[in-house]
Amino acid sequence: MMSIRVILADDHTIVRHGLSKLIQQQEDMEVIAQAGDGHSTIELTRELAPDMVIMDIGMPDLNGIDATLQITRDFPNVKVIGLSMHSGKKFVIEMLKAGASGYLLKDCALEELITAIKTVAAGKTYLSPSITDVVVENYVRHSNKKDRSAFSLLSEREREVLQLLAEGKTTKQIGQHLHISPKTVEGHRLRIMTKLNMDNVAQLTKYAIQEGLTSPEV
Amino acid sequence: MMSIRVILADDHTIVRHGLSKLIQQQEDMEVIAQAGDGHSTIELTRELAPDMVIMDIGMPDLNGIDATLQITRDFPNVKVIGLSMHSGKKFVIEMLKAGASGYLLKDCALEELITAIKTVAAGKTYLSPSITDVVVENYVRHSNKKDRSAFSLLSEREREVLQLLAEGKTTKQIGQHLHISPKTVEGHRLRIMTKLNMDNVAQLTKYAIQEGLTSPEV
DNA sequence: TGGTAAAACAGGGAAATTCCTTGATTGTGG
DNA sequence: CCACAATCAAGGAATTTCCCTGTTTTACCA
Repeated sequence: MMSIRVILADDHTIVRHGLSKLIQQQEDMEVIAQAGDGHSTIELTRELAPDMVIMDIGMPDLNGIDATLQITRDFPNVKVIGLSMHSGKKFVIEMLKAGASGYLLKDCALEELITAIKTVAAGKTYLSPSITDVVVENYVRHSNKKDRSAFSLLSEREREVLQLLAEGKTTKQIGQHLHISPKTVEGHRLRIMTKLNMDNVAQLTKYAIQEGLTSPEV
Repeated sequence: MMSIRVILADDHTIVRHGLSKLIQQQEDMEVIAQAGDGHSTIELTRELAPDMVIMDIGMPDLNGIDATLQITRDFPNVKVIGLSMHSGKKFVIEMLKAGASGYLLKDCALEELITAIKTVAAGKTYLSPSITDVVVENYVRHSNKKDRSAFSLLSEREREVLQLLAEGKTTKQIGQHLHISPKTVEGHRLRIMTKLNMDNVAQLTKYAIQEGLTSPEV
């Protein structure tokens, strides 16, 4: 039997190493690469065509949800399992909407990770038991309220710009980073502020923290 | 040679399992227990008298800093290594003040953890290279008195201005609010940024959140 | 399938803000 | 008494924001 080829994405090196060791122990699984941010995860996925990506949500540069969005769109054969310390409904829902086939909390047991990988590899969906009810609840009252979440209100590019802004980058730096004109970045920022009804970076930063696009650590 | 007996404390089960596997692989180290919060870490330490505790900072119930404080006070023979995703100076300093013999970032390499354990077991102190400079800098400026917290680094007025900035107010609004010239507010902001070695509002906002001067709620 | 909307891109130019320097005043500690 | 930090503030250069306009592409839908 072919072993399941996995890419690990988490911004904490030692967490990656630990998970890698756990997975490597299974004889039918194999960690073929590790990444510490969203963009390199996508790059590695393109190069290596893994069977699965284990994706942390909180990552610098490009968050796990948008990275998942791109991967599931560009490489439909690659499965993604979300791994996060947040049990927040928002993150679960958005991760699944982005195309993830599973969602685990970091405080789950070891066996759960293995089960999740096997389940997802078999083409099914795996959710941590502790969050299943959240998803069900959400399904029941299917988005009838107006959604203030960044993932319904903002476009992918806008979220990317917002995240970089909240990481303390200037308009110019963001432009260089994304290979677009600073003027375009300005346009994005303006649009973001209009949509969110905010008018300064402090508010945007707090919003980005609330939405999990960045962390309060400087 | 006796193997080093270690207790692992981290609120994420799967992270603990991973670290455990990594450490277990060393023939001269042994994970004798794991804990998911501060109180049980202390309890286990009392019962098992380990050589060392690897302590996460962010834990429910009782945080890693206060747990370290109690352990190093009640069991002076037990060494503690702080393990955190925060590179925030505040946490490093507080952890060391609490009596920790080492501090690692979660995004460090695997070898670093092993090196740290060996170093600390040998009675020395280990710090992640990436945070050493922070500590040194802190040491230079009166190590056992002053820290990098907003309450020792900034003046009262500066904290006031910082808070208002982080609440999304403009320089002009702050001036009106405090009955001083906007130019003076500018001066304060500049001074704050210099002191904190930051150069944009996003960073300031995050810092203010960390210091409890404002909350992430917009 | 043509029409509308949204997203992404980017330039021009006036207005506003930031950055830096300088300096007065006051209180505090060695 | 002197040095130093804190608070206040202005001038002017440099930079950024804000608003408007416009092109291109994609997406949707009637």
